[in-house]
Amino acid sequence: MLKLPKKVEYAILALQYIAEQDEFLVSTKEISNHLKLSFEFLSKVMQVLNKNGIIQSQQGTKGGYKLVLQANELKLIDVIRAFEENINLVDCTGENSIECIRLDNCSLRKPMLILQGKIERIFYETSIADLSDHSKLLNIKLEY
Amino acid sequence: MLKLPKKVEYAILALQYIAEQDEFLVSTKEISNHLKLSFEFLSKVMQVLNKNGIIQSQQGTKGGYKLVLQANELKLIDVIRAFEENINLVDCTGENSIECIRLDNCSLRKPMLILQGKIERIFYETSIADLSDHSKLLNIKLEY
DNA sequence: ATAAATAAGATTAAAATAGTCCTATATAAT
DNA sequence: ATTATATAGGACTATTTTAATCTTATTTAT
Repeated sequence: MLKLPKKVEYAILALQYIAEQDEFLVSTKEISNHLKLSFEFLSKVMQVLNKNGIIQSQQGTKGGYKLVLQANELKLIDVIRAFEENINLVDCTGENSIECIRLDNCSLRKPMLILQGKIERIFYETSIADLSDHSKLLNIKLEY
Repeated sequence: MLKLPKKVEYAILALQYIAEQDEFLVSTKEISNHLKLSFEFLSKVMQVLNKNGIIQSQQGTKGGYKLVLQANELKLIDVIRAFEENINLVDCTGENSIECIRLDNCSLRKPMLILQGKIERIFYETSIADLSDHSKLLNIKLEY
């Protein structure tokens, strides 16, 4: 429940890895070898990240990926949004809300929008670099 | 992604409904009729809530369920925990973490534990009653 | 007894997630 | 030019989770 999909987990791990390297470009093969992730699956993940401006690709021999933003500017919410427009705790906050029978006098829609806004904020406040800095992570102040 | 399962959605709706009624006991049939939820599925949900001390059941004719705590004391985290021990953003924060290859030098485990703690806190700060009180919902201060 | 309610096990259906396979395209090095 | 190595992307399959249903048993007020 409320689990991040593997594709997001792989994305975060890969972005962390790229950030740690000195190389100009890091290949999918290198990442999958080091982190023991399926090359095929990770390839798909990298393509999504590339299409959504999180990383930039260079094709061909000696090709690979590099970060577009620095690790401390790259927020988890950006990574999540590369795969899905918004976090939707319940269906009636998303696009298929037309199907919701309760819509209009739905007692869930508004409060869930507020709660998911708070969750999104947590991911907005956290950068890829922060993940390696636990003290910083714990000190972030969230005020609503 | 990060969607609450339907069983939790049904649970919240049902608990809200029970809280609104004057009756001593509210039956699954009444709830499913009013909220247009599958009777069978909702029955299962009610059984889980009963087993986990969120509601109390009375069997037989005129039977039904009542809240154990008042709506303003019943927190969303309790409802979620009735269905699953903890929120686990990634596998390596849960019980099946033994399977995780990266464990021990996992760059995800600790930060994800912190993040899911923050998410749990949001659900801890929110009661069933709060869901109907948007101004209150928005004013909750979360400090870390 | 009967009717109306919860309890619970077993099964099935549907949807989302995860993973693979295959082919095309780009590019640096030889 | 050719080759080796990389990304790009479509199609497909497998697995897991979620959702729903079916059936039978038990409880209890009338």
